[in-house]
Amino acid sequence: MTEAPRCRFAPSPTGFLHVGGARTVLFNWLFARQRGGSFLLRVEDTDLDRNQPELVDDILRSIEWLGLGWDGEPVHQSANRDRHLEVAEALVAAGHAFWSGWQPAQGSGPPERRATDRDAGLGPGEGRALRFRVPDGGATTFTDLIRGDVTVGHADIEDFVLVRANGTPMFLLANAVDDSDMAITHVLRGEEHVNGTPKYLLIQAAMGPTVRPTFAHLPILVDEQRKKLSKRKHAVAVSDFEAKGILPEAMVNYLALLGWGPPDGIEVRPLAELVELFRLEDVNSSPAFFDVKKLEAINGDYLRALPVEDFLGRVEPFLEHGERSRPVLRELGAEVQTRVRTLADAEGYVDFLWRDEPEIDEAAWAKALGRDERAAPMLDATIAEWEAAPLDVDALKAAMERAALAAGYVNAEGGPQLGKAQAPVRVALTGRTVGPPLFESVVALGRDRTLARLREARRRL
RNA sequence: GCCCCCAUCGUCCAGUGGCCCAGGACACCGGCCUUUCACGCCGGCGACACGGGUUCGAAUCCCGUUGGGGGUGCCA
Repeated sequence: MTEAPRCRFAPSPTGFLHVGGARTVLFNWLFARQRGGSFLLRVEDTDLDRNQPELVDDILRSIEWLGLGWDGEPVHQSANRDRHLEVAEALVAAGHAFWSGWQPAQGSGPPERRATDRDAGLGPGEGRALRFRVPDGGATTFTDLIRGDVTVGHADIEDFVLVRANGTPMFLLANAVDDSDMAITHVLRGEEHVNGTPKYLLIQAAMGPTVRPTFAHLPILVDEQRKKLSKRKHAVAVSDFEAKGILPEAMVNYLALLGWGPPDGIEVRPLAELVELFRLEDVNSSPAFFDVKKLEAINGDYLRALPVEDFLGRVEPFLEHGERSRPVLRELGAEVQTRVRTLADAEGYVDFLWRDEPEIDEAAWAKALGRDERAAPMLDATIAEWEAAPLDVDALKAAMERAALAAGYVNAEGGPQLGKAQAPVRVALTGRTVGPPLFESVVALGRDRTLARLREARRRL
């Protein structure tokens, strides 16, 4: 009896695709794919004044970037206007809707629900909107796959607007009509739509026999203040994460973990497995915090799982100085790969190799060179040793061990404290306290530049 | 105000009456490995909001309280 479901994502082109929307896309996509159904796109552009058509491209692009393809061509809701208005007229004819100049009173006190002119028999006209005649008694109940039964009393629903005074259909009308016409079987959308669902259902009921979809309202995504994520207040556009160097597969993987979790607890896994394991019924009903730290941790896992060549290929578009970073990255690629959390981080680990001067981090300088009286002798000894040492990792290391002993970096057993001794040299060469392994870096830097930087640091002391 | 929804570690998720004095992941803190950092490994900290029921037995069921969120637009 399980027919192939028909799902849809219905973005409105009033902003970029943000992570909340992306999560909604993902869950629709997972659900449709796993049951062999279809996933459709419908651009909800009923409000001409607010539309920004160019945003449609951004939204579609972001969905493609995530790798979540849709079926068929995206539908533009504005193209169905005549159909929406035709239904509206039928609703009037059947007594389910009426033209009205009424506007609910503002301010305190119990809100007005019923239009005072609902029985006035008005026709369309200046300042008149078409409103739905909400039944006085009774209630509408629907079953939400995630939340169970939700009931709203008709007395709590106002005579809501179907068609604006300017003649354009409202979202609720268009939504109910299009879903019906597109034979949508499952509406998976954000929790903010729960309250609108009874109205949607009231419209469909008044339309006569229609395909009544099953609903599932996904928990919203919130910020650290537990407020709904908004494009206004937060940098949460999917394209921002793309620009930061988050891999789409990591993004999708992380998104799947908000409101749901695989039964075996293995969180990082390929999309194909998520399709397999995903169960809409197991989706949580409480809001989820979008944790960038965890996203980046997962991104790091994906980055490290890549063959080095692939990793370098992915880093490529993020290089600001490709000409110079590229050869160096080719040499130190694997070292950089284990350290990086986003693709945009990569270049920062190697830029000291091609800059004329390392960019000295003052805090690092103070810590490794400023406060350590052994720093000066260490630099001197290192310069002396490295002037003569062969330029290979083992020889450089042995040479530095001798320098460390000479400079007083001696451990309890009388051996060299290589870790400690390395700090001033590292900062002198790279400007930082962290980075790829030192001797490998020296090989890449070359003898002349290495010595020059050590001497320069020594001068500064 | 009114309506709706929600409530397990700081965060995300597991747990659907006994396997739970609650498990995993991120974060954090230690340790190991080690040429720094990172990776990896080991360990630690850390939660069933509260109060009543139901039951031999409740994180799990019911009621209430409190707290949070969403909606309440001629936006979507």
